[in-house]
Amino acid sequence: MEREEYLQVYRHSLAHILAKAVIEIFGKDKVQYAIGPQIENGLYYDFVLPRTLTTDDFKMIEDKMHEIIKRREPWTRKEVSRQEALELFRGQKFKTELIQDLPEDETITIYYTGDDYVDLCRGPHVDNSQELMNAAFEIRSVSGAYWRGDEKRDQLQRIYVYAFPDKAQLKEFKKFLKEAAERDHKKIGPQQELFMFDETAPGMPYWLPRGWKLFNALLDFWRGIHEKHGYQEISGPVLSNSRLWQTSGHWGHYKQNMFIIPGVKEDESDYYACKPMNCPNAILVYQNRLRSYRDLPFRINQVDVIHRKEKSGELNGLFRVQMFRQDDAHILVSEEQIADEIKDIMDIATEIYGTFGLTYRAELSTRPDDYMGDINVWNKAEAELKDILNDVYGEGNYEVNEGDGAFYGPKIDLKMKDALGREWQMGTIQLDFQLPLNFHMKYAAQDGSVKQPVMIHRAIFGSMERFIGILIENYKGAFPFWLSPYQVGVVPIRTEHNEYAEKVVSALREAGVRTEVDYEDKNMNEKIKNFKTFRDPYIVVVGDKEAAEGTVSVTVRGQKQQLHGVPLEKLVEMCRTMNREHSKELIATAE
RNA sequence: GCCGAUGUGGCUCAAUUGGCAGAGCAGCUGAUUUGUAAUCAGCAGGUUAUCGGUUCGAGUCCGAUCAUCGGCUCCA
Repeated sequence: MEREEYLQVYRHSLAHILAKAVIEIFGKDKVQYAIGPQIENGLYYDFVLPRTLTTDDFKMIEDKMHEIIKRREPWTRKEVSRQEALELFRGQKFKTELIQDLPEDETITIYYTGDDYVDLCRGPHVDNSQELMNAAFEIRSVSGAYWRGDEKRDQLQRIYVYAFPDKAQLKEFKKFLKEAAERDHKKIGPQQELFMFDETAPGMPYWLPRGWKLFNALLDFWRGIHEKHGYQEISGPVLSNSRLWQTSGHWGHYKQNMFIIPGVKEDESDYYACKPMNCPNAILVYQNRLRSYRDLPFRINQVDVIHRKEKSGELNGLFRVQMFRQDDAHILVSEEQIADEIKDIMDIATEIYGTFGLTYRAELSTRPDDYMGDINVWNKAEAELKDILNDVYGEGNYEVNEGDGAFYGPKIDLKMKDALGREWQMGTIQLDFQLPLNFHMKYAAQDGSVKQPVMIHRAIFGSMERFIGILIENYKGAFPFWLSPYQVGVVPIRTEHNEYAEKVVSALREAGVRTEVDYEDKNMNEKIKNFKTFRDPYIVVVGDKEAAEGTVSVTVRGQKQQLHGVPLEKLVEMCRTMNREHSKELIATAE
């Protein structure tokens, strides 16, 4: 914690140095400076400048910052009245706005760095610039940002700076960045022929043969678990008439994110739209016949393609696409069943995330001001969600975002950490009191009355596409055996060994092992090289010796020493075991 | 949508101040018959993202469009 505080103080102090440097470079009356907080790995400061900064300016700004630090100027804190503050920052529109927005009784503090630079700030800061002498920093980038995050207000230039207490830590961090760049799924994906994009369908991935194998392996695993938990899978239309979206409320609230297809008639009643969500499908299936309390919980899962139109500039590889598949499920329950059902979903999440060795944590978002429905139902639901989270994680071990829930119900978000410690929003579990109302959903209760079910929306992966993107980066393209596009690559040394290789291939394929083989008349090294670039977990070499003995030689990915003389049946068994157990590690010995 | 950057064979990259678009890998053909990450030789592959402009001449300069990347906003 001490280190954290230290980081904050000097990063924040460096933000002042950055602003001072920029002002000295461009001139005091030419610069409007806004805010400069410390962030993870460094800091940023927002400005309006007389011209656009380029990467060529970075060095100059960095040099100026070093120069300012070397002046060893004292920092002085001062309390001022609102009037004094407004006077001091006259002409600075953003600072003026900040001051005006401060509560009446708030003590306004300012910090001087030297006697020519002053910033509105709560502090704390270093006492003298010389404390920053050892700080290692580097301008990372400059980008556009909106004043107060509002796209309707001024666009500012934001200067991002990486900053660490010393050179060693900055170096360490840059190593991390390099490592992350090497794992970039946008690079590895096309390299390993998993997916591609074409300009004619921005943000809509093409799954290539190898990628589709991985995709289906992941889906099979997911299906198996849901089958066990009593889910029934469906598939519904991608296109539906606007009437459906009117009822669901999407036409009113989500239209700008939907791909819409005009009908023959000009009239909107003849318009069709690609579904951005699956919920209405599940609802219509529920309503296909009369339901009773005996049908609940009614669990429907589906992985249909959905489309969401995004503003240009928001797309990002598989992480943010316009066409994707959620590992979606909708569950209709009675109010009494909510708790047990959520608990069951958490069990599914634990099982699934655990298989990948990924840790995750949960966040609860509670009732917003503009909630709909009965406050008692909300209170009960939130209390139950908290009980479950307390039970699973222990009290205080999950975050609560008060008022951050959807207007139709509270939600639990599941966030996951990858191999590099980066966190991703993955699964979500949302209670929904609204859609059942809109669609007039009902069930016959035990006492003969007609009641309205509660709907639970949930996804564990979030989206298949994004999740696979994360997996690629997490594993750096070297997937666990059960997920690998091809699990075994077979290399006959010469064409005369093709016959025996065929036997090996069919034995593996019969056991459900995804196997590829290179029968070409070429150098065996070349065949091995190909399979290695695709990161096949096992490369199996067969020649005279193996054919005579009925064995194989196995090269295990990531291991120098080969396994020689492995009986074919043994290889098949090893593969079967890893597939059955969804093993995290490769079996690296034939013992 | 906004700010900024980028776009040259399938991939990775070259191409002085505007002056004949080039290489390695991959591909194809032939030779080699190989025991664990690159055998040798030859051939083919381009309207330099698209459209327009300036110029005797544009990959290079200017404009527009599209796509991608880093951010902002939004989000699974």
